[in-house]
Amino acid sequence: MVVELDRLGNRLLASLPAEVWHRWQPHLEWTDMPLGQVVCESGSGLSHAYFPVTSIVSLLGVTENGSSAEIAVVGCDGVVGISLFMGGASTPSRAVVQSAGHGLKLRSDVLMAEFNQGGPVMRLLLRYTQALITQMAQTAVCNRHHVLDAQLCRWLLISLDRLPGPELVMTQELIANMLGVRREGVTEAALKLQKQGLIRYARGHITVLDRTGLEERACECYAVVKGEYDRLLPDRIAT
Amino acid sequence: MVVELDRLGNRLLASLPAEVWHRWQPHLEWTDMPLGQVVCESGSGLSHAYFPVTSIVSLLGVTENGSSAEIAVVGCDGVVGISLFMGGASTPSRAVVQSAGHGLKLRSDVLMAEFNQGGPVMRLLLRYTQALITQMAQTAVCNRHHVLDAQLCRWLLISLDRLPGPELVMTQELIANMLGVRREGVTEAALKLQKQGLIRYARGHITVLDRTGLEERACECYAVVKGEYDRLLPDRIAT
DNA sequence: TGACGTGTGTGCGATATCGCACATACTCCG
DNA sequence: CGGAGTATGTGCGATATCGCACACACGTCA
Repeated sequence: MVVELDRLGNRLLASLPAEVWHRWQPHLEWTDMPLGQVVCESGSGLSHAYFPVTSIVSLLGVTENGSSAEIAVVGCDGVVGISLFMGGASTPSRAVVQSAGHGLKLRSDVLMAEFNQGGPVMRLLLRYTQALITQMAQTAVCNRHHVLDAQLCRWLLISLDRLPGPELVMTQELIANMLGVRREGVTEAALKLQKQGLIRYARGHITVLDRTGLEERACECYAVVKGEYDRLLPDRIAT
Repeated sequence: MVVELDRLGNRLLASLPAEVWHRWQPHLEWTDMPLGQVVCESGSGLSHAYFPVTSIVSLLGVTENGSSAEIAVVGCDGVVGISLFMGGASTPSRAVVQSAGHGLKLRSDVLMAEFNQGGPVMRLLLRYTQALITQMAQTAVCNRHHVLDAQLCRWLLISLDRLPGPELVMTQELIANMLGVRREGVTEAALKLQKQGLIRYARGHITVLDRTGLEERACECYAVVKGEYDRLLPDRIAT
């Protein structure tokens, strides 16, 4: 028996023409994505593309001395593995599951066959890639100019947009790794937000209480990136 | 009389199949690119793609309060205007001529017609785009983790690779804008390099005296990005 | 020659973040 | 209940960069 997968869990899959969806469905595999899983190691090739549904994947840049920094985030609005169709086969960044959940994976040859036909799927994937580029560019600017407090708000909002509810399962240590800062710095910034009643957290569980408040304190980068995603991938559910 | 343009001045053009080059040549226009020219404003569309030959263009992210930071650099190894074929038509970053010179511009419809055929030109442009993505990602990491001294060395090397000789026409003020730091910070870092005999400079003219020394002091980001460019665009002249 | 504009050098207090050490607090599990 | 492991809070000196003010130095042009 063939299970009927729900493609609405991922924005890109939801945007596929119906006949493409039917072609892909037998090849899509529902897959568990546990916290910390390395979906793709720096410099390695990929056998599958991953379409997160309930999980969130961070693309991390890693330095020689072991420190890291988030380059971009991929959730239910995107796909991990753009290097497959961009032609490079690998990238120097690492893809790590930042929030546990599930996703759909698709064999690279199936993806490539569709992409190479040059139709709407190619255009969709390229528009998505441009949105991802915007995210990376804005991250570079943000890392240069914005203070940790504002960056934390941005980061919480980005994660929130890709989760069903207001709760993030996420230690401050993990957040620090994503932002590329000290854990203590995240503690201080999170304390401020908690004292202002914007979030509540305890041992790895963060609940957002006041989304609007976070938006006010986040740097402009959040809105810039969100605007580009909405512009380039208009089918996206409003968040 | 039709002028025979030299396509070897730009790595991407040099990599084109001969018949494509013949199709494009009547549409390519030799164009002056003076210092400070805004090739493409943030959020605006493009009528042409620009292939720098002797000029260097910086892609800058700009913040609400007017400060800026370089996202990536495009020289004779690339093209300005990837948003044309990525499908977004515009990007939130600004393209500014960082080093005066010349380039070739191509009407967007000519570029698009070729890209949409899905052949080697499309693959070439997508590989180039992936190299550009690597540059952006590494910039984000670099802005987070590396000190100004190392970043300045990286920046000088990147510029040097895209110029014919060892001299950059470039004030410290300009470099500061690119790196997104204070001018005084660049002065201090440059002084150190001059005292070590690696560079010599005076009123907007910087001469690199010891390239190897710069490479030793540059952060890893330079080598990572250069490695990816060489991997993805193998026709590139060794620099 | 002299004045002006531009590019560079320097000093100083302020600030954000770091690196480290350690205290506390919660949770799981035997 | 008690201990181990993990998550968070706090303090403190070090460092990199900032923001500002101003001095100086060079080149151009009247």
